[in-house]
Parts: sequence; structure tokens; C-alpha cells
Amino acid sequence: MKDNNDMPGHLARRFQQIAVAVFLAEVGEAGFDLTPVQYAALATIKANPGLDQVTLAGLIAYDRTTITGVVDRLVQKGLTERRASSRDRRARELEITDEGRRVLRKITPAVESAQAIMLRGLSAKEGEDLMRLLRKAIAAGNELSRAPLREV
Amino acid sequence: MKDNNDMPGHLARRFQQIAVAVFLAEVGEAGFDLTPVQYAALATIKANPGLDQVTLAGLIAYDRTTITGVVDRLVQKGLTERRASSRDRRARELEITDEGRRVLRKITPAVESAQAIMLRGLSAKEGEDLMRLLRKAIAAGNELSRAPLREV
DNA sequence: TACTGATAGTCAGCATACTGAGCAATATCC
DNA sequence: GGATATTGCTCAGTATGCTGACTATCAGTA
Repeated sequence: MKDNNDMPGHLARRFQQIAVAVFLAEVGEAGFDLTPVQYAALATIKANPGLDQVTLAGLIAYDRTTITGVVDRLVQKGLTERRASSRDRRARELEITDEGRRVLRKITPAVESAQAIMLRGLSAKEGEDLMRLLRKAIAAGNELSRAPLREV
Repeated sequence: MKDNNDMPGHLARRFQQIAVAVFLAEVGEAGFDLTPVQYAALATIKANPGLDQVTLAGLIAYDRTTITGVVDRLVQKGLTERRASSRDRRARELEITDEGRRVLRKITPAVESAQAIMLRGLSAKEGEDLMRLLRKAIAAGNELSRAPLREV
């Protein structure tokens, strides 16, 4: 029987589990209440003002049914505005608020610290290698999930 | 602004997302309805007959509140038996059923195929490297999640 | 222009994961 | 032996992620 430690799927789950825990701990200690998912969405909204939800989902590889709830929570926290698009009445245009910008700025050190802690068992070179290999595996498997990455 | 692709947390989430999708696709095509989480639990129950839920959770690094539902579903599918322990009346002893054993045996090719597909963008050596680096990062971060791995 | 197909978003339902609380039973310590 | 702490499990609540279905709208075409 294959050991769990020989299963990339198991390792993937475990690494992600630790990554989320570290993120929440660092961000929480800094006094903020934002999940990794919400952070990525907020940062992407800031970088792409006025984008719609499907585009946002594609940029961070979230399912379109997931993005609805994430944006709900960002709006509820006052970090994002959602308004109907004038060009396409099906679409919602997303915009970061001043408060969202402020939170994003203040939270950055905690986020970067979290990224470092996730890799604390690795040397700098090993960390680079790990990220490179993950990127490569992810690129090859992009179309295999329901929510592939879609560059604009 | 750091790119998502420079964030180990983002890469972790994405790789795990693909891993789950691949697992479900392969196992589904083989005619089975079992999640990665349920598979790991079932395999661990088979390898450790009579273990209790907390021990099971520790062996695969699941939260104890998560394991309750996972075992519920394994029992409901007839793959696992849960009975009160005679030595400790708080504990539940878990046992795989004959049907569970049968499913586990039949499902193995699909599971192994899934593990290969997750790494299909990488050479054999790169796949080994990725797993080694993940194991190392995970070992260093084991205590950082609420559900660390606990060897018996 | 009417029809057809595709697209944006939402919703219900299910399965992880987690926080925090609580119950029952066991272990430990005085 | 009895108070106290710990442990095994469960539950309620919240947040991803997904499947599948549905509405509203848009785009292309006959």
C-alpha cells in the first residue's frame, strides 16, 4: 500500500491546510479579519477596477458560484462595491472602496510574513524550486478543474 | 504588488483544487463515488483496524470535527462500521466492512492514475522533487494547523 | 426581426475545514 | 475518594468549493 506521503494529492491537501492556517493566524494577529480567498479577490479587484465577477473568478481560478459568496462578504465588510454594469445588464462591476484600499495596504506585511512562514522549513532555493514545480504542475492541470485560470 | 504566482499560499490552493478535481474525475470514471478525503480515511481504517476517531484524524491530519461527518458518510455507504469501544465508552471503534475492502481494492488503479495525472506536467524527477519539498515544508509546519499529523 | 445559443449571475444542495461550545467519560492529583 | 483536568465526540455556525439548475440578458443568425 502506498503511503500517504507518496500521494501528491494528500501532500497538496496538507500543504494547503497549513497555508490557510498560517495566513489566518498572521492576518488575525495583525488585527484583520480576512480569509486568503477574500484577500486574493480584493487584491485582484483593486488591480482591475470595474471588472465583472466572471473575470474576477477567472483571474484567481475560483468557481463562479463561489465568487458570489466571496464578493457578498467583501461588500458586507465595506471593502468592495458591487453595481450593475451599464454595458451589460447581466454583469456586476466590482470596485474597491477606500476602506478596502486601506485594509489591503495595512495587511500586506502580515500576508508576506505568512507566505514566508509557509516555507520556513525550506532554504531560499528550495522555496523557489517548490514554487516553480507547483507552477509547472498547475499550468499542466489548469483545464482539469471546473475553475481554470483565465488571463484577460 | 506581488503576483499570485509568487504566493505559495495561492499555489497551494490551486494545486489542491486540481488534485481534487482529478481524483474525482478518475474515481468517477471508474464507477465509484468516493472523495479523496473519504478514500484516505477508509484506507487508514483498513490499515488500523479498531482505531478510534481521534487517532484516525491524527493519522491523516483531519480536524476532529471534520472526521465525524466523513465517518458518517463512510458508514452510510456501508464501507465502515462504527461501534462503541468497550475499553473507553467515549470512543468509537472503526472497522472496514467487506464492501469497504472490495471498493478499496477496485478503486486503487483509479487513485494511482489520478496521482499520476496531477503530476503530468512534470518529469519523474521533478515529481519526486515536488513531493520531497512538499513533505519538508509540511513537516516544518505540522503544528501550525489545528489538525496536525499525529503518528501513533 | 424572431430564433437559437451562449453568457453573467444566483440558488439549492452536498462535502470539506475550521471556531467555539458542550456533554460524557476517563485520568490525575490532593 | 473526591475535586479537577483532560479527552473523545458531537453540534451549531461560518467559509470555501463543487454540481446542476435556473433566470435574465446578450449575441449571432436565418
